[in-house]
Parts: sequence; C-alpha cells; structure tokens
Amino acid sequence: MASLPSLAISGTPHKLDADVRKLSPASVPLEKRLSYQRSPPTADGGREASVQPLDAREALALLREGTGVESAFYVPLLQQCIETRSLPDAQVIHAHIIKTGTHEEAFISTSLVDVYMKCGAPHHARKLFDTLPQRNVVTWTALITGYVRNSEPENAILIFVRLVESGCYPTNYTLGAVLSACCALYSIELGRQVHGYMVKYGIESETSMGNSLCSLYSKCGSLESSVKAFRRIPNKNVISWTTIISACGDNGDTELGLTLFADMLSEDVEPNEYTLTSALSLCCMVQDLSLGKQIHSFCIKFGCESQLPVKNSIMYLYLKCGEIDEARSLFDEMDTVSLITWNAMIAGHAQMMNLAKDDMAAHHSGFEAFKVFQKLNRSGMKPDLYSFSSILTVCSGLLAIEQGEQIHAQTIKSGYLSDIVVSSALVNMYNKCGCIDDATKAFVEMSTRTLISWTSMLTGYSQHGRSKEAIQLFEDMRLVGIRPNQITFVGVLSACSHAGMVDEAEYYFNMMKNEYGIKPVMDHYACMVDMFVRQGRLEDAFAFVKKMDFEPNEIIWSILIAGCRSHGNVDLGFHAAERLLELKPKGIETYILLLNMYISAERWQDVSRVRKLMKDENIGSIRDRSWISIKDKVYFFRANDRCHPQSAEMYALLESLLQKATCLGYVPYKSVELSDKEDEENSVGSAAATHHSERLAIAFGLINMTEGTTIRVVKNITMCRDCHNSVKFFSILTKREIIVRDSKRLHRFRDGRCSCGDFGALLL
DNA sequence: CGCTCATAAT
Repeated sequence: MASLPSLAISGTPHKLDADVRKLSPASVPLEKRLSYQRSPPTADGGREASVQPLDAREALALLREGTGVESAFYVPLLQQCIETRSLPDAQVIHAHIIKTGTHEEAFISTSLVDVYMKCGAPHHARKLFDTLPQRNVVTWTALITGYVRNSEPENAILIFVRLVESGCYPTNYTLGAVLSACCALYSIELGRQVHGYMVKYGIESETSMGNSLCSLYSKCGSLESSVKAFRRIPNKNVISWTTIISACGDNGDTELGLTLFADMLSEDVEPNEYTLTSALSLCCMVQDLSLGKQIHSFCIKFGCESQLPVKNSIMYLYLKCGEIDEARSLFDEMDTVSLITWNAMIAGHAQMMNLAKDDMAAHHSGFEAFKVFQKLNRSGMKPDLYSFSSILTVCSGLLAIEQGEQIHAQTIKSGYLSDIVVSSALVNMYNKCGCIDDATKAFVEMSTRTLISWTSMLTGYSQHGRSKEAIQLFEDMRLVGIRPNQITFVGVLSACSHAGMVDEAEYYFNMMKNEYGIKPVMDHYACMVDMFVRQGRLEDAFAFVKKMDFEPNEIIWSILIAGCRSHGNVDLGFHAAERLLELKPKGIETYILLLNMYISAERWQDVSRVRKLMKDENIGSIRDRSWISIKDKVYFFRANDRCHPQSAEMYALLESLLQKATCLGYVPYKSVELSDKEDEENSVGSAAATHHSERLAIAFGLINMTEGTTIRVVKNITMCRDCHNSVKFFSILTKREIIVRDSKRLHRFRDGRCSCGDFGALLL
C-alpha cells in the first residue's frame, strides 16, 4: 500500500459551507431538469414536463449517429448510462457535451464524473476532473465517492488532501465518503483525523456522521471508540442503535450487544429488520435459543419475518443451537433462498461437525454439509468465499482429501482462491489430511499471508515432525514482521520438543514471555514437559512442572505418566497417577492410560480401583471408533467389529501381517480391552485375536484401495502404543503410507517410522 | 440539488 499523507487539520480556518445550493449553477431551469427525472411526474404533483420527454434510448441513438440533442437531455441520458453501466455511451455523451460547451456547467461535469465512476472507469473520471475549468465541492465529492466505490480508497484520501489544500470546504457528504475510504483502508488513524475535521466543522453531532464514526471505529477493531462515538450522538436513530449492536457482535462483545438491544427497546426505539438480524446473530454467538425465540417473535411483531435476511438469521439460529430439524424445515419452507442461506446451512453443519462429542454425529454433520454444498452447486448459484472456506473446513474434519482436491480446483476456476480465508482454509485442509507438500505449495502460492496462515503452516510442519522447517518458518515470519501469538508458540515449542531441541525450546519459551509479553498457558507447559519426557529427563520434567504458577492439569499429568511408563520409571509413574486420580479426571483417555499402566504392571487392585472411579464419576463406556473414506463412501469400524462382509478377509490379513511383523521384531504390548458392551455382543464366539478399530479400518483400506495409494484413517480416541507400533510394521510390510489422525495428533506412518517421532508420550 | 453518505444475516 502506498504511504498515505497525514491529514493536517491545522492551517486556514475552515468553515463548513452549509448552504451548498449557493455553489450550484442554475443555467438549466429547475423545472426542465425535473421533467427528466426517472420517476414519471405524478398527475397531482404539478410537475408537468415543459419539454416533451424523449425516450433516452432514442436520444442516445441520435447521439451515436452524430445528431445533436438538446442539452437538457443530458441529465436523463447520463442517468440511463448509469443504469446500463455503459462506458462507450458515456463517452459518446461526453463528446457531445464538449461540442456544445455544456461541460463548463459544474453540475453537468459533476454528473459526468459520477457516470464514469459508476461505469467502473475511475481513470476517465479523473482525466475529465483534471481538465475541468469549473469544479465545486460536489465535483470533488463525486470523485472521492467514486474512488471509494471503485476500491481505490488511497486515491480518495489523496484527493481529499488536495481538496483541503485548494481551500475548498468539505461537506458532510465529503467527510462521509472520506470516512468510507478510511474504513476500506482499516485505518483508524486516518479515521480519527477525519473525525477531527468533523468536530472542527461542527457536524460531529449530526446523526449520520456519528453513525459513520461508530461504524468506522468498529470496523477498525476498536469497540471502545465505537461505543464512545455512539454515546456522543445526541439524537440516536434506529441506524445508530443497529450500528452499535452489530459492532458489539463483530467485536465479540455479545453481552454488551444484548444489553444495548434491551436499552434500545426500553427507550422505545423501534427495531427494524437490520436491528433484529443483528440481535439474532448475537443470540447465535451465545447459542441462546430462548432469547433468540423472543427476538423471533419481535420479528413477527414488527412485520419483518418474511424478509429473506431475517429468515436466514432465524434458520441459522436454530441450526447453531442444535435444532437441526427445525432449521431444516425452515429451510425447506423458504421459496426463495440466497447464497447466504446456502452458506448458513453449510457453516452450521460444519460447526456442528467440530463441536460434536460423538464421532458418528460429527461425521453425519460433515456429510450433511457436503450434501448441501452439492445442492448449492446444482442450484445454479455460484459458491463464494464463505461457501468454500466452510466446506474446506469440513474436508479437513473428515480427512476427505478427494473432495478437498475437487474443491481446490473449483476455487481456482472461480477465482476465490485469491481470498485469504479460502487459501488459509486450503492450507489447513492439506495439513489436516496429512499432505504436507500440497499444504506447502498452497502456502507458497498465497498472494498475502496473515498470522493465521503462517501459524497454520507452522503447526502443519510441527505436526508432521518437520521441526527444522517449522522453526525456519517461524524466523521467516518474524522477519516479515508478523507478530506471533500464543498459538504460534505452541507450534514452535512442539516442534522443538519433537526434535529434542531443548536449548531452542527454552530460548523460544523465554522469547515468548519477554519479547512478546505472552503469558505461557497450559499448552506451552505441556510442550516443554513433553520435551523433557521424550528425552527421558523425567526429573527435569517434574522440576519444570513445579515452576508453573498453576496446578498441573489432566494433560500435564498424563504426559508425565505416559513418559514414566515409556522410560520404565514405574515408581514415579505410580506417584504421578495418585496425584492425577485426586483430580478426578474427566477424559476417558486419561482413564485408559491409567488402566494400561496398571495392566502392564499387573497391579490388578489398582485396575479395579480405576474402574470403580470411572463408574463413580460417570465416565461413559469406552467407545473406540475409526473410519475410512474410499471414493464417496465412508466405512465405520468398532473394536473387534465383525459386522462387515469382508471381516474374515480383514482379520486374516491382520493375522498374517502381525505374524510377519513378529519376525521383524514386533512385540505386542498388553493393553486395555476397548470393546464396549454393544461390541462384545457382536463379537461373541469370535477368535481370540482382538483388534482396535484403526487396525480394522487400515485392513479394509489395504484390501479395497489401489496398491500404493495412501491410507487415511480417522480415529475418535488416541491410538494405543500397541496399535501405533504395529502400524509402523504394516507400513514396511505393505510399502504403504498410512495416515491415522487420532484425537491428539496426526500419525504419518512410512517405512516403519511415524511422523509423531516414534514416541509414546501422546499415546495410550 | 448535480455527490444520495450511515445499519443486517453466512
């Protein structure tokens, strides 16, 4: 972006020329002009045309032939140009205007500037403007407004500076347009300066100006300034209220937003459809269905429930609050839908996928999102950046790489890949699907990179065990001047941990605290503890935990216990387990870890103690689920599942693989039986061999997928170390790349190694 | 009065 000038407010004392009419030439009689207005004169309005209105099309045809028309026709002709957005027509008219010398009349040339701008030709407008003998504040304003319209806010600002320098007085129209330019530039500094001009000209208290300021500050991310601007508006109208309420939503202060909505009602300001949709969106954010329903009834009361945006909001409210059937029937009842309707459906299902506790539910939601996306494509409407970013999130969640690739192609074709959110979602999708090279490619090809895209890529490298690249990326990011956040540092520290770079980890940990003033949270400590544990430095790990200024949580203890188990320090493990049990952990995986530890040590009393605690704490039964997607079908597996027709083949394959693996040195770990009751019924009379769900899914993939293709499996809980170890052998024996994404991380098995660093601290 | 400026849903 070109550097922008400062808008010095000092200098010649300006006074707002309140009466713009003085500047307006009246060479064409008012009544003549009126007769060419778009709306036909009404019978009772007394606006009889003094010149017989000539059809604008006919007039334009005459001009094209070179025949002149009366100069009074220029206004409707230009009006017609705006409607058709036809640049050539504008040029024809322009030529005639010059021929007749009419361009010296300021209002005609102002119209021409406006027409060029509305035809998307700012260059033509500017060229004309620069040669004008006469220009007034309206002409200047038309140019500024036009630049904003054509997404050239820098030029709008530069023209405003020239306007001020030329001694012209800006009007409220002018300052409103300049404020829009500041908004487009997200420049709160420029905005404040324009605010200064408004104060100076005494128009700050005008409602529309206050509203604009309120909106500007909100869009620039300062809710505080926005609220201040709002409070200073003496005569707040419904727009003022709507602006501040939606500002609260945009800036994440739902509580204040809802309070202000209540204030508005108690001050007897009647909300309109804009206000109500904003309020509904606040209810969505806090998932408050009962409040949402009240606002729904307001919509009916104020008669705007039939408006599409309102319908969209209400549908989205039900969807976000989990009332899928209600949302669905509202959707089906809609006779007209907009792209936003489709997008709301996709985004709603995508969110449900992410929040679903149950993996079956998650998958179902994701699948619904795909169905909606498909229907959108067939409806004749074109997906936009919102559709693409939502559906790419769904692909990430389901590891649906085939669909993801198709959508990638569609984003290129439609041009939406240039959008920062879409391209970030694409990087994320490839990372989550285990395609680090495609992610890198997508990242490199981005036109601009934000904190989110850098962090996403960095985390991708880190999760794939490519620590050097992750850290290199971090340094590049700092070099470009992007300020890392908390999440970025989680990526950096986990990369260090992965590669055993203890000194670097400590260096970055301190950098985070001292240079960036970011307070370390549990995740950061978890990375550090994980690192010491990986190194077998259990004492250092425990010492680090003692340094924390909060109590270790379930995650920290789990890492310590898993580490003790891996490094055979059973006593320390038992000690840590006692501390963990005092916390009454919530996560089912924590219990499996503890059970596994006690089972390996054959401490059966502790095993039954943990099982009892699980019952007391109402920890549900252990459900082990995996799924694999082949073509457009998804196949689910449970532990020891024998439901599938190919079961016999799958079990035989697993047996033979395990046998071969044993020859290569595979030793099974004893681990907890993961079948739940439902599964046990199904596996009555089954062979002795037990398999967790991911092994079944992998076997299914090996049988049904073309040789050499990558196998991608999603698992709902963390892999156990026995499965992890055996899959490493499978990758050698079958010469396949196998990707398992479990609830904690991504495992990419290749040639007997796993990208997680072959270390079990994050395994059960 | 030729710039028609300010608010919403994904």
